Amino acid sequence: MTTRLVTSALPYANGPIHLGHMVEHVQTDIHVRFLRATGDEVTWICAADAHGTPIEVNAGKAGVAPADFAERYRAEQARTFRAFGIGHDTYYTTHSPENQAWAYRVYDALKARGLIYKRSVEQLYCERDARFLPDRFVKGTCPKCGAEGQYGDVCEVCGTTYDPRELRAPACALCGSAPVVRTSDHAYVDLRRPEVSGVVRAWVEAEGHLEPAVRQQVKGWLDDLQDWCITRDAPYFGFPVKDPDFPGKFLYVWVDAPIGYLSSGEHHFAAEVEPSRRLAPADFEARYLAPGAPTRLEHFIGKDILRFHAVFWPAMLWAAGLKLPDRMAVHGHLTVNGEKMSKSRGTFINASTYLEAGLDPELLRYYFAASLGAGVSDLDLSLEEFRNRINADLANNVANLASRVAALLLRTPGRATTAAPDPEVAAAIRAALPAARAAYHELQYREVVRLVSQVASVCNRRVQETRPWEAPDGPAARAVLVTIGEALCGLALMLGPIMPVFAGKLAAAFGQAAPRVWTEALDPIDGAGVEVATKPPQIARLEASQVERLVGGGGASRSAPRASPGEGAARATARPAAEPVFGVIQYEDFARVELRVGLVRSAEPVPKADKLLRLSVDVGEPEARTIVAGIAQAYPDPGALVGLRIVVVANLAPRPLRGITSQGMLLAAGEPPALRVVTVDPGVAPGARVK
RNA sequence: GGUGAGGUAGCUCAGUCGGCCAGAGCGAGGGUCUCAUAAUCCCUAGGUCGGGAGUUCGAUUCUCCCCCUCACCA
Repeated sequence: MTTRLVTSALPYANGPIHLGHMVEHVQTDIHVRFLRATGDEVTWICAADAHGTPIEVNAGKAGVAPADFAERYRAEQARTFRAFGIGHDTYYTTHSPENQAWAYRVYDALKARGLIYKRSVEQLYCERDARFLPDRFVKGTCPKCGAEGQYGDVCEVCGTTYDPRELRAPACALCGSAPVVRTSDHAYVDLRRPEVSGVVRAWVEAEGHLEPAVRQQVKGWLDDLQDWCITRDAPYFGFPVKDPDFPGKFLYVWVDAPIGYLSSGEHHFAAEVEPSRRLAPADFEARYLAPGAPTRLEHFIGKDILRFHAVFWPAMLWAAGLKLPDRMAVHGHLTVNGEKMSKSRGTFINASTYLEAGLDPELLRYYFAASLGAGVSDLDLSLEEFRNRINADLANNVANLASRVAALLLRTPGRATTAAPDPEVAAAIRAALPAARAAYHELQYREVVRLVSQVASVCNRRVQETRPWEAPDGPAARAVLVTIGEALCGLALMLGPIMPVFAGKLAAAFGQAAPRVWTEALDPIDGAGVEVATKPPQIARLEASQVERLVGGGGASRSAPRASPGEGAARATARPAAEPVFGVIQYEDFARVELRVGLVRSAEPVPKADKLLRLSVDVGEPEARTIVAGIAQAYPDPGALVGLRIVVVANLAPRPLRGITSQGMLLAAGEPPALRVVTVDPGVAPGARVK
């Protein structure tokens, strides 16, 4: 049993969670769930990154205090994560008294070691806004190619990077006035001092901390270390520097953001866990953070913030007298259909959009897992690939296997056992479990998913070869079915970290109610047999139209290009989203939906579908429309619907359901079975437009 | 421009410390069973392993040069 403190990068409290964030948190969540399944004691720390210029500026625009602005997004982010089954143990904030104390402690430690020095810096300053302008708050003409409207750090047209002072015709992005150059004294950390660089280099080069490819990258940086500026000028949302050498300065957000890992952990153990497990800050530090503490510290981050975590962070920890991380897992970025997520292309997908599309979060978790290896390569969400994987791997292979085996086992009720397990199935699952364990430890989720498919394929093949449906009660059939049932419980164990809900139901369906501890010695074919307790969980095949709802939205996505500039290199721990107000649509978006009153002429169940009703609805057209709706459970007597005036989405693309083409959709409220269709007053004629 | 990582079947990837016919899954084409969500199972597709040169008996795997992609940096 190993005790671990695991972290994910802190999302910037400047916008909602998008699918890019989700990759990292799914990756971490799987890691944590797997380790817990094997018996480890894991605490997963996360928080919202609340400081920095963008939040300060955007809060000002919104007319609220920065802390309130950040808190609003923090709460929303936490809700979103929960909806995806992301189980952080805490989702605190960097704008906390604990974090302030920790930040000062780290600053003081750096100071005490003589690592902080003063340097005068020239920067652009806006006299109207009375502030220094971070790179992303300056716009001007690229000095190289002449492109206009470029930010102060990089030209997006020709790719040149430069100093904001080189920009031609610079203008403040906030007020448009021309900035001036001013100097200001800032605190720098001397990273080139051998005692610091030596510690960092040793940490980087040690085995196990970084992937080899990542290590190479970081070693390149170490050969040319730049000192690090850790202060910012007012106005700023952050912790004021107490050092009299730097009056009026604030700590740069990137100083206190990773420190948020420590302070959020401290807060968690001091205030959030059950009383018997509470730890005073000193005990938390001794148990988890002190050098030699019997705990592993593991960070999950995106490759964009590697420098902060692999160079600056170890230096900070070392200076503060704390242990250095035991592992830094670095993942790539998410692309959508092969391209960077882009708002203008409609491929920027917020997590809430995924939920609103009616897609099961576990499907996305599975897809991410199927795409994730240990390396930093980018991960593409191809909508077609997503649909293929779900349909082929989950619906057709695994879920259908469970379904067919359960159906055959149910021919004879009660617990089924066999004295002669099918050797091929037994060998497959017995080999797969330890291989999956190893793959999980190496963060090779791709491999885990591959192993699951492989075992399920062997099972399906054995069913095909042994034809148990011909004599389902015979010993030969039982042997195959029972072995596969046990193998499915093993697969549930393998899939558990990735799809906890599905896996739980799968194991339960075959009679394994309590989750097993995934020990090395665990034998899935242990002769305990299986008992089909419930119908195995189903995975509905995805239609193209369902996944396409993720992108493009309802067209008209030509909103203002950017509501708020980011802070250049000051970007927060995880890439900030900077979505203005999600979920708000324009009138044109609404107007695209044609709602009409429909009179229900007839209603009848759809054969072999326990959720569907087939309605014939008069919407004022020459012929009544056929509409298939998933409301059967709410209306056991379909006849009750006849004569009702309901609301129909009249311009929805027709879609086949169970072989019947549904020519529209009806509106209903609530969740089945307490669901009711939306009706209107009998005084309104069929076909009337609902506006 | 510098540094780092990559470029293997339509797609996503595995692999070779140099050597029997370079693999898997998905997709595609053909066939099949009927227990199961028109799911399963079987067969097939043949990719100059980015381009060129070199080392070698032999390179996709080693060396050099070039091209392209991505990231970070100046």
